Amino acid sequence: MSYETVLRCLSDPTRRRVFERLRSGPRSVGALASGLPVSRPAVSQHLKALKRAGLVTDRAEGTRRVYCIDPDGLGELRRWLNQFWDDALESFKQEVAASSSGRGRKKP
Amino acid sequence: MSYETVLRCLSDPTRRRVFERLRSGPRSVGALASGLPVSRPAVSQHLKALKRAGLVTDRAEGTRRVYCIDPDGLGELRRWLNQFWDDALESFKQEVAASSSGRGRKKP
DNA sequence: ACATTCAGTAAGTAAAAACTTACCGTAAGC
DNA sequence: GCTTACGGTAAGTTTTTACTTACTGAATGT
Repeated sequence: MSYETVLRCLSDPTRRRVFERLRSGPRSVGALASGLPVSRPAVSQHLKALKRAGLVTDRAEGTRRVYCIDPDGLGELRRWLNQFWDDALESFKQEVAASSSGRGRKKP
Repeated sequence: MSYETVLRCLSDPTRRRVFERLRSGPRSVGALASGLPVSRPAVSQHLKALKRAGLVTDRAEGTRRVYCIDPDGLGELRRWLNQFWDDALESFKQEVAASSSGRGRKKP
């Protein structure tokens, strides 16, 4: 999914806590909800958002539904971030170089 | 600043557009606002948020204020993301290994 | 068949966040 | 001095979004 959607999704603290709980391995909805300060339907809604963002996958397991992190989900955000990082560093270095060599002053 | 704050900050589309406009180099507030579908005060508020998140720096230049990307701002988010990426991949591999070797079936 | 457990959905509410207009301060130009 | 350009802040409004409770459906166990 697009990095915009992923950013949106990970910006919410509760949703991030749900996501981080999956880091150690797959969990059912109930297991994810217990211990969190919000209701189970709230967690369900967060999981729906995480799924639409491509961050998790789910499978039925009897009467319960097990969620699991999708490693690919973070890929696009990672690429965007790394690219941004590189560009920013480059731009920053050029700025420093320019301002220390005389350019950059508007009206000398 | 904390990666939580940075995530929050970058999750807003307009704020991200402001931030991305700085990728090519420093800009004044007015320059950033022109072309965006929101008012200049709105941009000012977004810049305040970006600054608090450590994503940009600003300097006075005559009567105008020039904003510039702070390369360090993305560092913590990058670290968090990479760590998460590694953990998720590791966890994922273990899952696959476990389920293909007999464990993972609840009631064989 | 019935009861139980687990989870998604609907509808409504409350809190947060983004935007607007109006105002105020400051630096430069006349 | 006065005026103009630029930008931050205040106050209020509107839109989002995160949450709750209530309901519904599906799979298991008796």
